[in-house]
This record gives sequence, structure tokens and C-alpha cells, in this order.
Amino acid sequence: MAADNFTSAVHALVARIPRGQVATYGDLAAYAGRPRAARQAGYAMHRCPPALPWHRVINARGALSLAPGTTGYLTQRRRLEDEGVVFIGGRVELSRYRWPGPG
DNA sequence: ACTGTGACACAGG
DNA sequence: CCCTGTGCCACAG
Repeated sequence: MAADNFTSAVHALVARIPRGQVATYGDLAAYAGRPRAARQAGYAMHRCPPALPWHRVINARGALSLAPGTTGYLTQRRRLEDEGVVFIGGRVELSRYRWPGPG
């Protein structure tokens, strides 16, 4: 069952994102030690344990990468809004909510 | 081994 | 702002 290092690193990072803040796939990949593996971070999120705050992970444009209208999209958006994240035109202001990183 | 695909990102136009 | 092409990395068939 053990996930590979990159995947577990991404999951560990997701667990560290503070409430009300967000991180991009590219950010997570970089913090995990692979600056060019944003897509793989996305795959890691697809395999993300439901207990983690997966909704705090969005794309570099400040939008949700799940298909609009789907249950996943609505869940993610509602959770973020519950944490105080404001959506404008389907996007959030990254300069305002972006997590600086683990260290 | 090769091709297609994706919860991505960035440079151009 | 939009849309498009290209680069990227790993997985599935």
C-alpha cells in the first residue's frame, strides 16, 4: 500500500496547509523537491486520502481544477468559502491566499 | 517499448 | 482577458 516518496511528500504538505490558505499543484511539487512535476502533484491529489484538506489545492490560475458543476467542484468551493476564501469570477486571488510553504 | 491521457504550468499571440 | 502550443512527469493499455 505504501505510496512512493513523492506522493507521500505531497500528501504530507497538503496536511500542513493552514486553514483559509491555498497551494498550487506546482507549489506542492516544488516543495516536494520536483519543481517540474506539477502534473504528478495533480495525480497525487487524485490519490489523496479524504482526511486531508485536499480542497486547499488549486491551480496556478487561482481556479479549481475539478470540472465545474460536479460534486467535487462544489464541495471544494464550499469548503474554501467556509474558510473565508473569496471567489471572484470563479477564481481566487492567489497573492492573498497562497500558502508560503513549509519553511 | 510506444502511445494516449491528465485534479499542471508557462510563453505567445 | 481569452485561447493555443509546448514542456513536463508518471501511469494505463
